[in-house]
Amino acid sequence: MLMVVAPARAGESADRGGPDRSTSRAGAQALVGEVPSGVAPRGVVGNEKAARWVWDDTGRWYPRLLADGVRVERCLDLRLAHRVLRGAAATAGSRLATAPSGPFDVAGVAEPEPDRVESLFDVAAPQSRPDEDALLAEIGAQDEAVADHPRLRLLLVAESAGALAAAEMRHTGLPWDRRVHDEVLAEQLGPRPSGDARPPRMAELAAQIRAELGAPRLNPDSLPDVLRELRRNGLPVTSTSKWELTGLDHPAVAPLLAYKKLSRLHSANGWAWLDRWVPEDRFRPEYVVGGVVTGRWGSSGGGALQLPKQIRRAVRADEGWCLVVADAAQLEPRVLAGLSHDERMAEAGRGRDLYQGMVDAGVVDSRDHAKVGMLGALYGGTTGQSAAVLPRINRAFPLAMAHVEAAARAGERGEVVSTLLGRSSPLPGAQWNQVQADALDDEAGASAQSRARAQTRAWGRFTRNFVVQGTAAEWALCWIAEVRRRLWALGESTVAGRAPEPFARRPHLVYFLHDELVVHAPQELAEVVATQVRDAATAAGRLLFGEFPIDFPVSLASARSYADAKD
DNA sequence: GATTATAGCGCG
DNA sequence: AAAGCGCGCTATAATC
Repeated sequence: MLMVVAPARAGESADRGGPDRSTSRAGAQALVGEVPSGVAPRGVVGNEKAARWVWDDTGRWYPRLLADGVRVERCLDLRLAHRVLRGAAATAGSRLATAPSGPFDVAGVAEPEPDRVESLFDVAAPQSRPDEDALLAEIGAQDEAVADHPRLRLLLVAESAGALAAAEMRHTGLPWDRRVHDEVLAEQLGPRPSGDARPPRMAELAAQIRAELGAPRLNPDSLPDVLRELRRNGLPVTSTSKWELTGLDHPAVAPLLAYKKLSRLHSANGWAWLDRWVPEDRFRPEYVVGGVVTGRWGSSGGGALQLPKQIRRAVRADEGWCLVVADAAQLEPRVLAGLSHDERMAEAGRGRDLYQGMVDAGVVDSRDHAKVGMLGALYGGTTGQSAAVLPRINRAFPLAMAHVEAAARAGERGEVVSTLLGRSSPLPGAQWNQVQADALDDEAGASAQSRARAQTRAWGRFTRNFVVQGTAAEWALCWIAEVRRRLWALGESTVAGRAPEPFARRPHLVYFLHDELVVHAPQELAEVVATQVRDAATAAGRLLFGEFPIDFPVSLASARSYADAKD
């Protein structure tokens, strides 16, 4: 059964109590109810197991339900689904994809606005808030579009499940110990300075840099000035980047590198960050589901997907609880093996580290070579060590290599490529076509032609990686959906943590990073949670690759702090 | 003075 | 040896 959640019709009272109507348009039995101020429609809560909630935007509705302690088991996020279907090659001819842009094509992320403002907002932007009829029409159009595409249907459901998980993670927040974070900062930077003064350790390094470069007034934060002074001191650098500086023989180099490291910590995750993003020992970033072209999640606010290892000590479970940290090992190569049905590659990863398996099979002579070579294959590397190893990988895993090569060539031709479940790559932009056209002109010089060639290859590297990264993102969506479902099924513990309802006594997801996830769980449940997370990975592999024998092993550890579980 | 662009570095 | 994919964020430079 579908529960369609729509705003009230004009003139209808918000507190009438729904659901009040059932309809059978769109081939589905649908109940249409209003969700006033976070209260679930009457009748829905008791029936939540069977229902799939359908709404325009999970981020719009679900936070209010969670605030009332209501968890939704399944949903369909029409806005996310719409975006996938509008871009998918498989549905390009559908009514949905060929229609002019409508209320589901809203760019950007809808703000979860306070209830009181909603009517004002609707007046200001009626287009961006589909009404009940628009919702039902959209359901019909989507149903029609995916009628012959079961894998796309799976993608829509997985994406929607991801949206639920994302909202729940924001609701509970990542447990964070401000005191530990401050300790880390003080260890590295010295005590917190007042105002916007440089922290003590950075100030010392700045003085050292100035002395070694003979530049008493140099601001080490100014890249052009630093570059100029380095060159004045005879160093053959063209930038101030870390890799160019590393290894240079000059007494200013070490303090400069140390300064840059500390400066990064201070500006990106220092005290200002802590005060802004971690009030009351919980970090609540916004996860942007499908925010990356490939289907990976993005994030907004606080740099949630770039938490430096330095500060992960501050991620700490509540008293009596632990963090179960899971990492999918060599996810992208395994996904490629599955995509291309390369059994030899799958065999290399069976029951062991895939890179080690390549060494064991005599493909390469060290794990490091295996890794750098495989990354070169996935990203389109053409130089250095990875290029040197590529021929061996090509010989060992011809099906896998042919798969990414085909994706690269399609991109070079300006064509669209698609993931396993059917998410398609964007077409290159107008500027790309312009550069290509310029190169074909009779008057075109060598530089225009080489520019076009470089651009062609760059797009090929993008599409090459798209199919693998995008399918890996689909695996990860299935994994997180499966974990979420299994965790809830474990039921309540006797040990309450500080997470808000409905998760106070239940293990719950708190962090997700492409191929890694973190569960906050009562200590007593650590083992059973780990088992569920591992089994969920296997289930995700089955869902995507059926009986093809590719493993998805997960490294698992539990500890009080994220850092301890990672190392 | 307010904006947009760039370099650099963090993560996978 | 650090280059091949995808991001977000910050401080500074460049531009209006």
